[in-house]
Amino acid sequence: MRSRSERRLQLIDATIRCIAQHGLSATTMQLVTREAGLSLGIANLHFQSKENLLAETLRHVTREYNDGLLAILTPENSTSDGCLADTLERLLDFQLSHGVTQRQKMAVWFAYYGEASARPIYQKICSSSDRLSMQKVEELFAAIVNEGEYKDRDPQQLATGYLALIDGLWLSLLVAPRVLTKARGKDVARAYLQQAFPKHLN
Amino acid sequence: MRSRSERRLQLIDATIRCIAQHGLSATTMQLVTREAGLSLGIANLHFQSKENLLAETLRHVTREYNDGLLAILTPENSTSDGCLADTLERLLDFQLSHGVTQRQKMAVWFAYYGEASARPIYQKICSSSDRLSMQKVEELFAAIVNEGEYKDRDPQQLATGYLALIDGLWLSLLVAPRVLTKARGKDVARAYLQQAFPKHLN
DNA sequence: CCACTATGAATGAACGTTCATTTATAGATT
DNA sequence: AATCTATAAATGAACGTTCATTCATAGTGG
Repeated sequence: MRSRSERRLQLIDATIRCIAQHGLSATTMQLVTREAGLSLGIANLHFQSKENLLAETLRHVTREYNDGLLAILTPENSTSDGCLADTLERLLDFQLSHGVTQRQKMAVWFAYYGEASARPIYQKICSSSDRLSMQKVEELFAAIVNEGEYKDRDPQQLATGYLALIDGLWLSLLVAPRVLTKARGKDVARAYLQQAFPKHLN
Repeated sequence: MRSRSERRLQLIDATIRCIAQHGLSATTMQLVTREAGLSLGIANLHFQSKENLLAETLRHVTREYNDGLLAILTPENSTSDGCLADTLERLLDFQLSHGVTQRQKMAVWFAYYGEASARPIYQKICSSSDRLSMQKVEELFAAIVNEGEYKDRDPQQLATGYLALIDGLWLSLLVAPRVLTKARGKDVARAYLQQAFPKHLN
């Protein structure tokens, strides 16, 4: 017998693997609990319902990504041990890192996005995560525009474009991994940032 | 009594509305046939199975988009009645036009993308559509790079970035329409093209 | 001994599919 | 023109399956 939080994490991990392998619509309680090596009823004991398990799984993936992003983009970190150019570089590295761009995570991410327009609970989790990314990246870009004295550049517009570009690259990596490699995706994103902030990226 | 092709289109349209409103996983044969104002058994009569109906619906949406894209990007059109700059402008207008960016269409698009990594048939349809877009946009960009004598610009990389940006903007328009408007999305995409081809966009 | 965790057979609702039946259309026959 | 016949389209009740959820029972730690 394990603690409550251990079992919850075990089930969420199993749910992620199931969604990545079988898709959201084919993910059943049987599949998840078997993947976790547990009995059928256990998921309802810890999560009350399937709907709640799926929502908690989305929250888990979202939180994991946001934590990584905040570790880079919170002011105390980005101003203390490095210049803005370094922060930009670390942001790029993170968003196209192995941990973030592994098939399993991206498949889960887009599976929920696909259902988000019909399910308010998913919509809420996804959009609030997006809002946080947008806010933080916009702050960074504003600081860079200020520091580099870039004329006629709108930080908000650049941030919107950059985040959309990253989302689009993730989608390409997921759907057509043979056409677009991670390294090439990173080159594309880097080129965008170089055009925007030529003084801050070599 | 209607002809076979009329009924098929009627059912596909109903399927699109159901997916947009209820999501792919909650789209049942009951829902689709009721939405179409027909009886339950009719969908199996015309499409054999639900799986086939869903695949045909994806093909229909994909074909519609590709037709619009090809009308702009086939050589005979783009070279006869306009310069490359006009073609670029028309491409931008099309990809962020009302017809393409309406919620209904985008919701369907991303619903299938979300399941694509688990369903080979969706994967195939999506990726072959993506490949076509990529090829055509790359051809256009290569011609523009050549005409404008842009140095150190890789048409393939620019096309990858541009299409990823468009995908990302669509996703933002779908999930957070209040944060990003269509007009602003167009501005962002235009800014990308202006940076890439300053001589071809005012 | 009590409270908590875990099991998996049982349950009922919902689903895709089938098919006997009905309805509509077009061509042939009188 | 009117009637009959053949073919296809359309219906929806019924069927078998699958699913999430429940719960009686068993196991475990304090």
